[in-house]
Amino acid sequence: MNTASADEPRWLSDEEQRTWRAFMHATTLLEDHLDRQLQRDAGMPHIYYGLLVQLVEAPGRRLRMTELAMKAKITRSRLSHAIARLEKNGWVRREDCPSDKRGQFAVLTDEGYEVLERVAPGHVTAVRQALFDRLTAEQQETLGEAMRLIAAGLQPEGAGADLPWLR
Amino acid sequence: MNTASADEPRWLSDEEQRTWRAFMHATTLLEDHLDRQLQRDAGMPHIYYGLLVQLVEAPGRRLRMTELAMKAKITRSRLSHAIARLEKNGWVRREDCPSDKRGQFAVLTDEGYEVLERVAPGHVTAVRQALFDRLTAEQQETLGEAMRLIAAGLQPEGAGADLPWLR
DNA sequence: TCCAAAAGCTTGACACTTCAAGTAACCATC
DNA sequence: GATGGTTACTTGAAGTGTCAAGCTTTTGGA
Repeated sequence: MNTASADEPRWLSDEEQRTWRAFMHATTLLEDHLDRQLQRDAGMPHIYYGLLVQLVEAPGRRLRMTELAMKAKITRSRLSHAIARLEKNGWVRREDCPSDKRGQFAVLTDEGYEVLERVAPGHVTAVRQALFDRLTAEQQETLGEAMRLIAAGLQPEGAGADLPWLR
Repeated sequence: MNTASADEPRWLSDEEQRTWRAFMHATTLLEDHLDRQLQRDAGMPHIYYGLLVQLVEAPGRRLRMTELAMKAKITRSRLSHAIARLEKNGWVRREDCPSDKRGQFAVLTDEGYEVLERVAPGHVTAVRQALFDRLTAEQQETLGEAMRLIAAGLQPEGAGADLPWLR
């Protein structure tokens, strides 16, 4: 680490300021935009949609709660509440894990699958219009790399390195 | 889940998928990280901190509600609730606008200024560690440009082009 | 075998956001 | 000098997120 945070922090340069503000603006505007789009078309926020996507891609369309929480980058607590809501909608159902009685699977229902099928095209379009259509291939490449670096730095140490039931 | 749907949308390529997921992961992890950091050190979420920053930079440390909402990229409603909370903390106070009786100013109090002074160093450090320290100058440059393009595309049409009381 | 510690998940209370609806003041026009 | 439309902001309820505490089951030794 550098000098100190309590002493004399390295403030952001003007250029860094501009970058940071653009980052904040773009991400909040985009998240808001996608939230509204999905709330309107699917009746759920963006993050809930992400949960369904994770499930549809998983073998058997099911995932252990902890694993789903990790893939979606949210806490277990938040996931519990979210799955409770999605269950109420009939889009996900819980199943007990036979090999570990503490464990729960979140399973995508047929109804949930249909919602996804119906809503996915509009969502991709929204993402394209907001992001990919506005950037060159090079910019996309660099953006992806930058985001991977940032995410890697924030990921809790050996996150997910060893889920016992994945061995 | 490929063919189906009304129009046959252009699905994301594998590379685009990777970029998009990295984007989502990085932004949610970062927002969570900063929220926790500020909640711990300042007792407020990141967005509230952003409001105080906007105020401290404004002439007279005050801003009309609508203008503040625009700068912070949030709805007026959200701002109303947020300012109510910050007012309860004694960090912001409301003032009537003399020239327009519907108008309200949000004003940063001395106490609010002190919070900012106390908390800013740690926040800059957090941003540096999470973002700037991990990217080359070129990556930062491209990231900033990309974010500016995305934000511009999502900005409501002539947003803020003409606030009467700014003329 | 037994038990303390950890893992997996849930719960409830409180904080924050959203949405729709509401109030009050301004303004342009007749 | 009314009046219809717009602007500025607030409110309340319902939805979602966070945090700390809880329960049950599993694990790793003693």
